[in-house]
Amino acid sequence: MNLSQIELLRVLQETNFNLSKAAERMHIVQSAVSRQLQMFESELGSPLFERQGKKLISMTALGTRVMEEVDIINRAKNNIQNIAADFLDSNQGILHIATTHTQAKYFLPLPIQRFKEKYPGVKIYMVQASPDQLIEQLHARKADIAICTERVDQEHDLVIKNCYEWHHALVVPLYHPLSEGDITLERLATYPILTYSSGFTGRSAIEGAFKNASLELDITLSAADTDVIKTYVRLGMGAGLITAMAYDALIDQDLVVRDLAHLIPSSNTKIAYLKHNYLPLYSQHFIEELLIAADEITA
Amino acid sequence: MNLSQIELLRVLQETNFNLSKAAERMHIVQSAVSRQLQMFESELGSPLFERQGKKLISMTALGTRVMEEVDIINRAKNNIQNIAADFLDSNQGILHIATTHTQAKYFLPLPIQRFKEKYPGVKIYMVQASPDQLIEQLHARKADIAICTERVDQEHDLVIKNCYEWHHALVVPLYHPLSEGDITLERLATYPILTYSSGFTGRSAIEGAFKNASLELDITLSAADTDVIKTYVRLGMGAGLITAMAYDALIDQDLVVRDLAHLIPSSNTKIAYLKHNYLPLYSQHFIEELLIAADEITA
DNA sequence: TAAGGTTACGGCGATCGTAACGATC
DNA sequence: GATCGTTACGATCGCCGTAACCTTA
Repeated sequence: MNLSQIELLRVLQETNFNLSKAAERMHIVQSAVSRQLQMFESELGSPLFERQGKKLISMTALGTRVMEEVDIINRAKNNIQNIAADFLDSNQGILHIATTHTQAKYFLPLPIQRFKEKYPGVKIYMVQASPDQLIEQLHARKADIAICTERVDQEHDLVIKNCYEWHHALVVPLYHPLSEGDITLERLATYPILTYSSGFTGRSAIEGAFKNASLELDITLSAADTDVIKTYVRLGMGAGLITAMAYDALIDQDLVVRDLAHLIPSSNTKIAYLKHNYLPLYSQHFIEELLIAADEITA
Repeated sequence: MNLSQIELLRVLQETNFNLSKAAERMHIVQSAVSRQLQMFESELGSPLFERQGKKLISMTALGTRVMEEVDIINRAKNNIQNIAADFLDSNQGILHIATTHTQAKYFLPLPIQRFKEKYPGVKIYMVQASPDQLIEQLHARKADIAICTERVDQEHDLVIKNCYEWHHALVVPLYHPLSEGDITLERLATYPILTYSSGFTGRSAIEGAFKNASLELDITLSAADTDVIKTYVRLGMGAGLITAMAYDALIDQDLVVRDLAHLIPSSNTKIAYLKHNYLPLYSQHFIEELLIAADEITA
């Protein structure tokens, strides 16, 4: 048994048990991969994969059990490398952040700017994805840290930290009927609504509020992106429900913002990362930076 | 990085960072080991060991952190091998049991006999040790399962199962004054006592009982071994305090046994084994066998 | 016939062993 | 001088790549 065989199993898992593709990813020829797998299986004494003819179809019971340990080994191997690199120079490295558009545009700029000042040598890659993809990004090791609002509870092998609590706001053009008078759910329900796509940025809280009041929610447009929503609100397509912090007093002077904290339950934005996975010092500091910025928002 | 380097680090830990001894254990020459360590350190970019001249003295901060991951890898590697071997033939293998004399002689015979009938192909090695060594045996991987009474709480990375509860008994020769009348701690305290060595088989329960009653405990002889105690009791050296189950109605006809359940708090014998460590099926069944035998005792 | 996998064989490089040397107690 | 570690060098064995072959959609 050796580490490249362990690595091979990991890659095979990612390539649907395709030896040729695995070989390609590992930058060696296919025959080498084939042999390594044979040797490993014969060392263990039983096959790890079910075969149809020569083709690998799925994993055997042994294979799936072994794969659990393989994952542990690969994780530890990566950790060793990261720990050493960190020890060598904790101001050098790459930070992959997976998040949604709203966070990237309205929450992250400040903490990222501060972080960059402290760690100029660290490159930041921002991976934008939908909330349910964020977690996948972590598991696929394409992201180190995910910042997201929906769907991030109860995942084992994830560390989840509460970041900040926020609520929705209504935005309408100047002189829109909703720019004056008390706002109630009943009143809102009489207008076409523009808000986030299903699964995005607290959309579930909106749906929940209307459902609780037995009101029909007429969503005329939904987008992943606050700016898109604002654009169509400006065109008079309806009332926009967005994150309060996405309203910019300067840029959005042509829009009226109205608080909805009393109507729609607040949402929590969280920070998530993998358990058992070594985070470089700079990543740990980045998380601290996020929490500081979050405190400032809520204060 | 490769697995033999990982293995090397493990061995180095066990040999007080002695390269020569490590080489010996790994069945390769010392120069090879020296080189492997150099290569690994240069791959990581920083030394893992503090050196005094050329000699390895201790681990660096990096080294200790890396070693945590090394242990994880080694554990997972062993697990893979064990899982595969188990899959191949779960009736073949070695079961290392670490326990004390008392358990080995008075509790284990029945469950081991039954186990052997189901798994004739499994070899059983019994490692006798003092209670505080038992846990070490597990960590040193010289034992798979430990059965012990004292000192086995609160160890993280151990799985601990309650096995059975038992209490002490008094044994004295026929016609000894204590063979008649009510037994109290006060009465016991007026006789020289023979019992288990410190740290063994419920000795702490005895000490606790006397201390609670503010009585002096006059231990004239202590041994790790019930049979030794009985031998000296027969010689009239005093009153023996032993596990109730160590009294054999047939063999010990020349001794009088008297229950002490009302005087000395009961003790719990436990089964312990390492977390994150794959136990072959037969080991799992052995544990079941132990629990069954334990139930029969208490019933 | 293209795609996926196996087998045979030659060559190269990693790693081992031998051996000589350096340091430290 | 005994113990411990490093360095140099030749030998070997493992592993890769090339290439021919097999099997199935």
